[in-house]
Amino acid sequence: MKDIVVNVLEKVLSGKLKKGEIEKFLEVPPQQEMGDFAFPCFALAKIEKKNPLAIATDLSEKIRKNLPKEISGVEVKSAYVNFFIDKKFLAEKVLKEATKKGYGSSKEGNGKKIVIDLSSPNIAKPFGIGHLRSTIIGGSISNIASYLGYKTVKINYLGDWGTQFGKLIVGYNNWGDEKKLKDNPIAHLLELYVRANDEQYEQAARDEFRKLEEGDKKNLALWKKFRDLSLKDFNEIYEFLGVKFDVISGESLYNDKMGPVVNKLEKKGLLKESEGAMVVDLDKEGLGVVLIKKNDGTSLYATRDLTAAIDRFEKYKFNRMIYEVGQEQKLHFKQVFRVLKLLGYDFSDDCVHVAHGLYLGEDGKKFATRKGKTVMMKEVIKETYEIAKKNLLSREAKLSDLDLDHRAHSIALSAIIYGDLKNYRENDVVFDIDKFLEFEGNTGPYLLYAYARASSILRKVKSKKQKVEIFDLSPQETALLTKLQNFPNVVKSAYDQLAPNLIANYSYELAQIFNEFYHAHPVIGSKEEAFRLKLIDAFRNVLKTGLGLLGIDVLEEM
RNA sequence: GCCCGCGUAGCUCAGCCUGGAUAGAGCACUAGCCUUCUAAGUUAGGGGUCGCAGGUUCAAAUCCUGUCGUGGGCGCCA
Repeated sequence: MKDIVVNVLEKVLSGKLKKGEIEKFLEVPPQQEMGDFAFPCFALAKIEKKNPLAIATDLSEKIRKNLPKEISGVEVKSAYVNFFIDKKFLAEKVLKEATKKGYGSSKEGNGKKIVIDLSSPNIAKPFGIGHLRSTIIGGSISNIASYLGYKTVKINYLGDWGTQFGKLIVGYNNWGDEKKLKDNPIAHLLELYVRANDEQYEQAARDEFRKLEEGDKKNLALWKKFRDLSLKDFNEIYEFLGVKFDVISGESLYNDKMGPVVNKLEKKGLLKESEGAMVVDLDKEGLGVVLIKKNDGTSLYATRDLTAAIDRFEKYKFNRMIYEVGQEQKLHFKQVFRVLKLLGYDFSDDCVHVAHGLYLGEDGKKFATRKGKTVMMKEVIKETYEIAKKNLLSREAKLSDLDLDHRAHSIALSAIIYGDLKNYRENDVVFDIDKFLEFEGNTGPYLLYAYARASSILRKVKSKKQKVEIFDLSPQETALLTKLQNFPNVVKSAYDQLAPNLIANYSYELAQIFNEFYHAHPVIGSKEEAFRLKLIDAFRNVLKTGLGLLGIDVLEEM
């Protein structure tokens, strides 16, 4: 579509601008009345030292003489040449392409592998809102990459090692309660952690962690117990979200594999002693100091991440590795990537930290688990599900329990996933539970509803085989076609920018346009029935695909 | 103190990468639309000096500099 316009312009400009430049300048006008494409003449005016309006007028006249059949007209408006694509041509093209399965997919990633580190909650702590973001965003990025042909490996890298386990063990040894642990493991573990997270237990905690790292049987058994209980709890959330991982790993995996890495750092002369600890000094590069070993010899976060990165590269030979982790860890990843590079691992150039912003409390500040201040994701999910169920029942639908559960689940899921993904991932968001419970307006359920209504029309059609005839298009029909046409570009941008919100925003706009169409035109029984049915079919296909890339399942009825 | 974000309508956010035509949504508020394909919908309306000040440009919410406000990070947490 765009190339038709570019070609005409290239011909008419006779070498004044290169093809790539023309393509770069060409834009989509803000209003439908301004056509489908617009070429601004300011840049050309500068080169030619002429009045831009005169250039636009001159250009448009030349174009009219060379008008291809796919373009129905050109107009000049304030130094822009506006192109109008022939509506019939547009309709035929879009209906043909957008109804296909796999519309917008590509082969650009064929033969390439991407490792994605996502979710990665900490054991013995509640699954927080931050991990939810990582799970949702990482999952969506993985979907998008797969759609473009990349092979993806999703790794859930659990925070299952570190000094916090020393604290937990101290807490358990002092105040552990088996009954509480059985009834509500996460809550009790959190309680123990918060209680032991006090200066007076600092040394005891570090001792217990050192024992754990040295392989103390009793501590190891406790650690395993905490890990199993937590994982069981997390799995309920993953099941609800419909997220599956290719690998469930964790920092503990590298407990006995860090030696070689530390040795290599030493051999390269990167390691130095500082205040009793071993560090890599990146201060000169403005990246501060990376702690490799504490003064008691135990490992740290960075040590384990370095080891894990090397291990993953050897195992997967990835073309790219994405860490979907909160933005507060920006410095940490910069440090890790830099140290890898210094060690001679060039794959560090293919590692990227896809940061997400923080969810802030009502006070505008970060939630801190350390102070026991957190949002329990499980509760939020549960509540959203219950509200969805209540709403369904109030609409006097006679549903079987199975159907009710299925619909409530999809609706709640869409509210939660879309509620997160509609925001640009790197910006902070104020957490408000009501946002997830809101089903009207710019929300997931709005999208599902538009889809369900479209499906409903198709379901009610009796005779389906009519020849598609295209009459004059209404503004709503044109808008829908134009929007559908743009889907492949959106998918591509979403991947290039690793920004699923582009697909979320697009889906919302698409649903809005559909709703306008729905209200403006009767479908069944109209003389345009065949065309409109096909248009609805295309809409359903695109919306379903887009939502699928976000991780949302559609409902045929709701 | 140093480093990195953010500041757009009463509230919550898009738009900024890649500068262009009257700055968009949702919520809330006001007034309409269900004897026709699902009203979780739709139509219309009020509401903005895009934090502030400079700069670059034919053109700045968008790029650059400064400044104020705010959040995050900065050696023995992850």
